[in-house]
Amino acid sequence: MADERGARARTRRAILDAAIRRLADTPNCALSEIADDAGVGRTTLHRYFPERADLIDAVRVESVERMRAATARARLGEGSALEALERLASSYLDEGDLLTYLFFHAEFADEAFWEQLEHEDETLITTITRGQASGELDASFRPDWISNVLFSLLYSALSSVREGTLTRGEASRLIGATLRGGVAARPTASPR
Amino acid sequence: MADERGARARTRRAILDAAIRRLADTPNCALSEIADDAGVGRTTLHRYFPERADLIDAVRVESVERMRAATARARLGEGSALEALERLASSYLDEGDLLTYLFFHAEFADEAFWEQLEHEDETLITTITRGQASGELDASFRPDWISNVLFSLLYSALSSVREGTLTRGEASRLIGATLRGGVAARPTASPR
DNA sequence: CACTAGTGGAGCACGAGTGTTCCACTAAGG
DNA sequence: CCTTAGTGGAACACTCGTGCTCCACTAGTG
Repeated sequence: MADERGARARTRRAILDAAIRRLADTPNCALSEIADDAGVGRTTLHRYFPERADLIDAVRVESVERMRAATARARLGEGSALEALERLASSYLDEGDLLTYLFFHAEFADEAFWEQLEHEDETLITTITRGQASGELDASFRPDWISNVLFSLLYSALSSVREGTLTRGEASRLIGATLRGGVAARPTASPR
Repeated sequence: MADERGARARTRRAILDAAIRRLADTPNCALSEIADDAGVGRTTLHRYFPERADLIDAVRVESVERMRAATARARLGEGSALEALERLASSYLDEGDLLTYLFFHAEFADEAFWEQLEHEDETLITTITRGQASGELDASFRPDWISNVLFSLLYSALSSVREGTLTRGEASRLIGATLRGGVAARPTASPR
């Protein structure tokens, strides 16, 4: 959306936001539910997104953009690899409902979807291999496993934040600590 | 199912297995798809499970039983806590499609579902706290975070196994290694 | 052969959700 | 005031999946 001002822009925004929220919980919810959540009539929703697929596509486009922006915010090329991974996790956690939708619903975030984030994925893998080359990260793991661990910790943290058993800040710290040392006791002083 | 013999038992089994497989991929698939997969007519499916809810309930009952059995197989009380966690991960990975369904579809594995596995959950938490008390596991983490990490690594490994990028054995080893040391490089020799 | 058990397919009614059309309403601007 | 922009609700047709009924078929047994 080049120009975000005006009634139409606000309405479209409201629909998209409501869609992400509702779809994160209930991927096959009715369009009327999304319309209700957005505070618009179903007719209006259809005016902006004539078919369900149009709405889903728009959510996809927005998802790609937001994930790209979140990755950029993490500045993976700066500082140590572990720090970069932590910044990335923190950046992604900020995406909240959107990330929930991506993680919890493989039908939406299918292969074609993740292919659009190939550049971001490569940047992450580059960061990981940089960390392995520098001796910071365990070189016996394939980079994609490390990437998967990061995402799985994000998944875990996100679930707990959604349940209210972790705060956003705790989640961030726990991911970092777990990346650094797994769950085994440290040979040295506690990191927390 | 007290008696697993006979045509009816085999048909019921076929339907349940097909349901788990298909539902893992497509939780809102049509009953006719499950019937096709099972190699039975839809009428037959309805004879065994008159309504969709009946089939879902049966899958739930089976899930609980299988998760209980898998937990029991892991013998969490034996050996070191880390070894116990690894055995549990391995045991759960053996459940394949069922575990996929549980992890990927929160609508099915809801709170009520997990409550039925409360005893198993407690056993796991007991094992974790045992490991923390003995100095094996990091005592600065809450036990439920450690439990969540285990499940999220399982989730990640399961995805990779399903995609064919990891073998079942590799998945098991990677989970173990990651639990022990996260993704940071070891101060000592590589564990692999 | 007749009977029983188990099954499959066809067809129907129903409900929920989707896409579409139409009309009425409100607010803002000239 | 009139016009335009934006919107909501009602109603309808359609599709898909579900639950249900009925009938026919096959296989096995006595």
